[in-house]
Amino acid sequence: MAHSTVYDVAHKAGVSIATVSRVVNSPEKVNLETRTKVLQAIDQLGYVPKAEAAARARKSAGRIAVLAPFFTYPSFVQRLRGVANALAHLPYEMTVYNVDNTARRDSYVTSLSLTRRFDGLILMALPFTQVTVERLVNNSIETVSIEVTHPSFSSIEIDDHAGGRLAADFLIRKGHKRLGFIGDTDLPDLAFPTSDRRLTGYRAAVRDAGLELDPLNISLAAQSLQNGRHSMHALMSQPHPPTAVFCASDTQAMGALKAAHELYLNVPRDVAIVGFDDLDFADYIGLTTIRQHLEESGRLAVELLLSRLENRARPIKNVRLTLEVIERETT
Amino acid sequence: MAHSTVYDVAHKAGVSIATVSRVVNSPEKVNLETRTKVLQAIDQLGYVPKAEAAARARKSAGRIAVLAPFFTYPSFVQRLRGVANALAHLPYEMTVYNVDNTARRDSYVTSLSLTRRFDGLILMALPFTQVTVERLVNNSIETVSIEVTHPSFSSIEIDDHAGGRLAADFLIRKGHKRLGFIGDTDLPDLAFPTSDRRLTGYRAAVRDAGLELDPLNISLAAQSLQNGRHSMHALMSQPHPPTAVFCASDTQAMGALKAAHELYLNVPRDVAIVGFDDLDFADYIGLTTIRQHLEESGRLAVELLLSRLENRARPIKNVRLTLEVIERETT
DNA sequence: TGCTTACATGAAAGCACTTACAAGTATAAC
DNA sequence: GTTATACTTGTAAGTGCTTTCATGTAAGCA
Repeated sequence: MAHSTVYDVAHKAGVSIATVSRVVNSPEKVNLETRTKVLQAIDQLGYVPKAEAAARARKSAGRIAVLAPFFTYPSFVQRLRGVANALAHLPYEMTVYNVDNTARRDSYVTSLSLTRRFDGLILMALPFTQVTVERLVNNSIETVSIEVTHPSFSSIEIDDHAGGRLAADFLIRKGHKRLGFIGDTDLPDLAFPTSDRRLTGYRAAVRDAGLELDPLNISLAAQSLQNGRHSMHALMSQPHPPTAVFCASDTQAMGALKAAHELYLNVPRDVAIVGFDDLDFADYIGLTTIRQHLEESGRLAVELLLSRLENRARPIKNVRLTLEVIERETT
Repeated sequence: MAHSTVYDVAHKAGVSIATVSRVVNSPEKVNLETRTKVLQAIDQLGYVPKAEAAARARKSAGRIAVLAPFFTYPSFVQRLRGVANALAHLPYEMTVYNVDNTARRDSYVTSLSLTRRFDGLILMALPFTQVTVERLVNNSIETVSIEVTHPSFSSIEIDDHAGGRLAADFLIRKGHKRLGFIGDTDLPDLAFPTSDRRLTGYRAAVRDAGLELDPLNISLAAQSLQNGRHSMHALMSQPHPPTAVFCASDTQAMGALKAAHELYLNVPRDVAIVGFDDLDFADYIGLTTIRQHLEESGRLAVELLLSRLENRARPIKNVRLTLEVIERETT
C-alpha cells in the first residue's frame, strides 16, 4: 500500500506507464474501457502523482526557515518561541536549521536557499558574507536577520556594546572598583560575537570611569552552565578577585552563582553578579541582569518577514531593540 | 539568459554536472577552487535549480519531522537537542512542528503525510487516534513515538506511574506523612497526560504506605514557573500544609522553590521538594528530582528511525527508559 | 621510495514522469 | 478485397537533477 508510482498502477491495470500518464493528463485520448480499468487501479492504490502534489504546493511553500547556531541555547530557544508563537495561527510552518560548525555555516545559507523551498528566512546571530547576501537577494528570498545588520535585509539588533556599558556603569555606580567578566570564547565565524562586543563596551565604560579591567579578571569559555561555574572559580581563587562580575549570558551567570555558593561567598555582599538576557529563570533565581527582549525579537522577525512577503514594495526595516538593567538580588 | 540547467553551468565551469550538483547540495565535498569556479558560473547564468526535478531525483526528502506540543518547554527542548545532535552529521534536516491545538495536530499529520514531504516522523508526547495511525502506516511513513506507545510504531517511553511511585516512596522513606503534589492541568487530547500518570502512581504509593493524599494538597495548573509558584503558595497557606511536595516537572519545582523562599520556608527543613525531569538547571539549584533521560530519548528516537529507514525489515522496537531519584539539597 | 589512505572528480545509472513516434487494429471508402 | 483513415496503445527518448561507483591524484607514513 505504500506510495505507488505510475509503474504500480500500470502493472495493476495491465497497461503501460504511458497509458497511465495519459489517463491522468489527457483522458480523452484513451479508450473508455482502458481508462476505467486504469482509474480503478489508481483508486485502489491511492495513487497521487507526485509532480501534481508538488505543483499544488508550489503556490507558497508555507515554510519559513530559521537558521541558528546552537539552537538549544536558552536565548535562542526563547527567540524561537517568539517565532513559533507568531506563526502559530498562520499558514506557515517553521523549520529550524541548527548550524553547528563553521564548514557548514559558510555554505549553508547558499545551498539552503538554492535547494530547499521556503518563503522566508530568519537568520539568528549568523554573520554572513557579501556573496551570501547577493545570492539571497538574487533568488529573492525574503530574509530577516537578528543581531546582525545589513542594508539589504530587514534586521533586528541590540546594541551589545551599549549593553556592556550599561552593566559596567551600573556596577560602578554601586561602588565596585574591581570588575570581572565571564564571556564566550568566540567561535570565529560561526556565530556573531555578541559576547566580545559586550566585553568591549564593558571595558570602555570601565576605562571611562578611570578604572581598569584586569585581564586576570576575564575568563572566556564556551557558553554553558559548567563553564560559567569553572570561570567563576578561576576568577575568585585569585589573590585579588573581583567584587563584581558581569556575565555575557544568564546561563553563565547561573553557573557563576553556583560557584559562588560552593565557595561560601555571599552574593551580593562578597561578590555581585550581573547576567545578560533576562531569561525566564532569571527572575526565579533573583539574578540582576541586562534584559533584551528575546521572545519579542522572534515575534518581530516574523512580523517583518510576513510584511515584506505580502508586499515586497514595503520598505526594509532595521529595528533596534532597547536594553535595560533589571535589578534583583545579586547586586 | 533563459532557464539554465546543470548542464549549462557544468559546461561554462568546465566540470561535470555531478560536480555542479555537489556544489549546490554538499559544498564541503568539493574543492574550494572548483567550488568557486562553479559558483561563479552559477551566478553568471543566474542558475536556479528546479526544485521539482530535484525532488524527483532525490530518493529521500532528507527531512525528519518532529511534532511536539509546546516545543519550548525545557523538557522538549532537551529532547530536541538530542534529536538535533543525532542528526547533526547526517543528511537530514529537522523540522519542528509546534502543535498547540488539537485541530492543528490532526491536520498536520494528515496533510504532511499525504504530500510526503519528509522521511520520518518523531511524535513527542502526542496521543494519536487510530485513524492517524492508519494513515501513517498506509503511507508508510516511518514513525517513532516518544512517551506514547503503539504497536505499529517504534516508541520510547518512561513509566510515569512508576516515576510517581518512586517519588512517593522516596519521600515516605524520608519520614514524610503529609505529601503534596503540583502538576499540570491536563489539556485533553493535546498532549499525553504524563502529569496525571505521575500523580496516579504517586497516590498509589502513598496509599500503599497506609497514608492518604489530601485533595487539598494537590494543585494543578498549566506548566510554568509562575503557576508552580502560585500552586506552592496555595498549598502552603493552608491550615495543614504538606511537609513534602512532588512536582510533575522541574519547571514547576523551580517555581515552588521560589514560593518557598518567598514564604521564608526552609527547604528541606520546613518543606521538601522533588521535581521531575532532571533538567540542566536542576543540578544548579540543588533540586532533588526524578531523572528521565531526555536528551537520550531524542537521540534514541533518531536511532530507531534511521535504523528502520535503512532497512524496513528491521523490527519495531519499544524501548522503556529507566527513571531514578537524584537526591540533592531540596529533600 | 614504495605502499596505503584520503580526497576530488566524472561517467553513468537512476528517479517518476511526459511525450514524440511508430506500430497495430478496427473501421470506412473505393 | 484493397487501401486510406482514425483510434489506441506501447516503446523509448527525453526531463533536470542526485548519487553511486570507480578512477586518478595528492598526501601520509614507515
